[in-house]
Amino acid sequence: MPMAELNPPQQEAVKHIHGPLLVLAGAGSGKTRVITQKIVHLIREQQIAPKHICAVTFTNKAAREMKNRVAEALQGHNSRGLMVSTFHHLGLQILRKDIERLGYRGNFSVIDPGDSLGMVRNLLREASGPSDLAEAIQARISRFKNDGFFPEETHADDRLGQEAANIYAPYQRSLSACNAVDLDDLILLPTRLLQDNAEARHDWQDRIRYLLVDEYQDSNGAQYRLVQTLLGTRHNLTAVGDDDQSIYSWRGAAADNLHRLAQDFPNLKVVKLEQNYRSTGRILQSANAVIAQNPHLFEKRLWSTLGDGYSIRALRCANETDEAEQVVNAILRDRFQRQGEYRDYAILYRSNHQARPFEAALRNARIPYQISGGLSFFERSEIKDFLSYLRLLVNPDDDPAFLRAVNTPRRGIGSSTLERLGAFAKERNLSLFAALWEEALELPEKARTALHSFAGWVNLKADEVDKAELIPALQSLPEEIGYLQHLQNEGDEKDVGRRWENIQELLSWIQRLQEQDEGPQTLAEILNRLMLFNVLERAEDDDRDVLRLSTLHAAKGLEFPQVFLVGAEEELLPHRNSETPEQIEEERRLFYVGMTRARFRLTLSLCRKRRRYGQDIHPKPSRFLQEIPKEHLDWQGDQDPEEEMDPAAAFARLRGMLGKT
DNA sequence: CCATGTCAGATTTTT
DNA sequence: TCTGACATGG
Repeated sequence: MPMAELNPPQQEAVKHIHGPLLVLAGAGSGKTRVITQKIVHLIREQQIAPKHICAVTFTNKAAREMKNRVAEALQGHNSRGLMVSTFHHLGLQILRKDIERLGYRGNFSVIDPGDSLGMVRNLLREASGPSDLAEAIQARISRFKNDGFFPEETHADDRLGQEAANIYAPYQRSLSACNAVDLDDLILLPTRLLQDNAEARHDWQDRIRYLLVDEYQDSNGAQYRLVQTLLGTRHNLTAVGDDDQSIYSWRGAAADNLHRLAQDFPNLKVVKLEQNYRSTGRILQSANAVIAQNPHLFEKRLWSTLGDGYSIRALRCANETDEAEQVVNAILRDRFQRQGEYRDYAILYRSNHQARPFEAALRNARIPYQISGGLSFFERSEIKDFLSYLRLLVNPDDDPAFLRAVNTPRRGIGSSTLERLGAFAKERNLSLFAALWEEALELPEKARTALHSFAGWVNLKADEVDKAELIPALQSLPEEIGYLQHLQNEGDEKDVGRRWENIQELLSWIQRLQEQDEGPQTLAEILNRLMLFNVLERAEDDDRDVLRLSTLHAAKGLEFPQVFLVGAEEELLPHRNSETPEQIEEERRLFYVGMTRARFRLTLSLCRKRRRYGQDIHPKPSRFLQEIPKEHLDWQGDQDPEEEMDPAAAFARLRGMLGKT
C-alpha cells in the first residue's frame, strides 16, 4: 500500500524516523498499518538494513500477521534479518546468545507455569509454610518480575507480599539449579544481562536501531525496563498504543507507561490517530460517550466517515437460556436475510462461564462456532508429557521435566524413591538427574536399577537427537517410551486416539518449525520456541466460516461486522470484584473494547433473572448502558429499564407493593 | 496407587 | 450448583 493511502497523522507517524514517537491509536484507526508501513518506509526509503529494525508485539498471532503484511508490502524487497516477534521471543533470543554470562548453561529450559507453581509449592513445604497459598505466592512473584524487580529489589506491602519476597530468591536459585527459566524471566533476565554486561548491551543496542512496540499500553514494568535498556542513548522508539484499551492491568500492564514516555523523553513526539475506519457513527459515538466517563491524560475523539448506521440494539431477556436463544435467533434470522456468513458474528462476554448457554443454543441451531480460551497448550497432559521428554533430552537437569517423565509411563519408581533422591540432591545441590548416579545415594537395589536404566536411556536418546536426524529421532520417541500403551491404560477409548493425534500434531509442528526460513534448528531452539506458544493453533482456523464466541479480553484486536455483547449487567460487567474506581475504569475499558469491535451492528443483551451458584439473582442493568446516549439505544425488551436502574424508584415500588397487602 | 468423600470457591490470562 | 484440590482408607 503506497504512502498516499495513509491519512495525514498516519503519514506523520511513518515519516518520523529519529527520536521517540508515541502514536496514540484509537480503536480501528489503522495502527497495524502504521507500523507495517513504517517498517517498509525504513527499509525502502531510508535504506535501513532490515536487521537493525525490530518490531515487538504481545501475541504470536499479531507477530505473524505483521510479518505477513510487511512481506506483502515489501513486494520482494529483501527483509532478511528483520525482527518481528513477541516480547518473550525477543527476550529468548537475547538469552540464547548470552545466558552464560548469567551463570546458566546454554541448554537452559523454559519451564511452564505449572512447573513453576510446583517449585513454589516445594519451597513452601520446606519452609514449612502453608502450601495452600502457593498459587497466590507464585502470582506475587510473577508480579514482582512483571514489575521489573529483581529479588533484591522487592518491597512488600502486606504479609503475602512479604512471603512472596522471601520465596523469590530461593525460587530463582531452584530455577538456576535446574538450569531453567520461567516465562517472566524471558523479560527480566535479558534486562539484567544487558545492564550488567557492557559488551552484550552494546551488541544489542547496535543491532536494534529502530524499535517499534505495538499495544504499548499492555506493556509492564519489566518490559518498559527492557525497552529503555535496548534503546540506550539512541531513542528511536515508536510506541503505538491506546490507553482506552488497556485491559490487562491486573497482570501488571501499566497503561501508565504511555505517560511515562513523555516524562522520560522530553522530546517525545506524539501523534494521535483519531479517524476510525471500522465502525459506523452511532457505534462510535456511543463508545466515545462511554469511555468519556473515564479520566484521560491524552484527550482523543474518534470519528468516522462511514455514516450513522444502525442504532445499538439492546435485548432484554428473561434469563440466560432465553438470552442465548434470542441472540442465536437474531443471528439466524439476520444471516438468512443477508445471506451472510457465520464468521460475520461474534458473541462477546465478560467471563468464560457465560459461554455455556450460548454453546448449547448454537449446537441446537447447528451453527458452527469457535470458542476463545480453550485448553491451554500446557494443560494438555499428553503435550506436557511429551514436552517433558524433550526438555529432559536437552537439559537433563530440568527437575520438573525429570519428575514428570520418570513416572510417565510408570517405571516402578515410586514416591519414596523420588523423595529420597530429592532430599539427597538438595543436600548436595545437585539436580535429580546428576544425583541419581552418585554412589552415596542409598536406595534399594531395584529402585536404583530402575533409575539408572531410565537415565541411561535418556543419555542414549539425547545422543541420538544430537547426532542423527532430529525429526525421525523424535518421531520414534512416543513408541519407544510405550506412550500409546500408557494412554490406553489411562482408559477412555476415544480420548486415546485424540491424544495420540495431538502428539502427532505437535511432531508435525516441530517439523514445520524446523523447515521455516530462519527458523529454529536444534532441539533446544525448537523447544524454547514451543514453550512460547500457548495453544496449538491450526493454520486453517482463520479461514473457517464459524461464529466466534469469545471473552472480551480475547477479542481485543479483532473486528466483526456484527457484535453481540452479552450479559450487560451489574456484577458481571462491571464484574462484582471490581471495587475501586480504577477497577471500574478498567471494566469500562473492557466494555469499550467490546463495543468498538463492531463494524456496523452492535447488540447488547441482559437478563432479568440469572442463576448464580444455584441461586436465582435479579441483576441490574450495567451502569455502562446508561452511559450510552439514549438516542442511539433501541430497546427490544417489553419494559422500560429506567426504573430498575434507579434504586430509589425500585424501593418506592417495593414499598407500594408491600403497602397494598 | 487409586477410589471415594469433603469442602471451599467461583474474573479476565497476550507469553 | 458445580468443580477441583486435597485427605483418607482400602
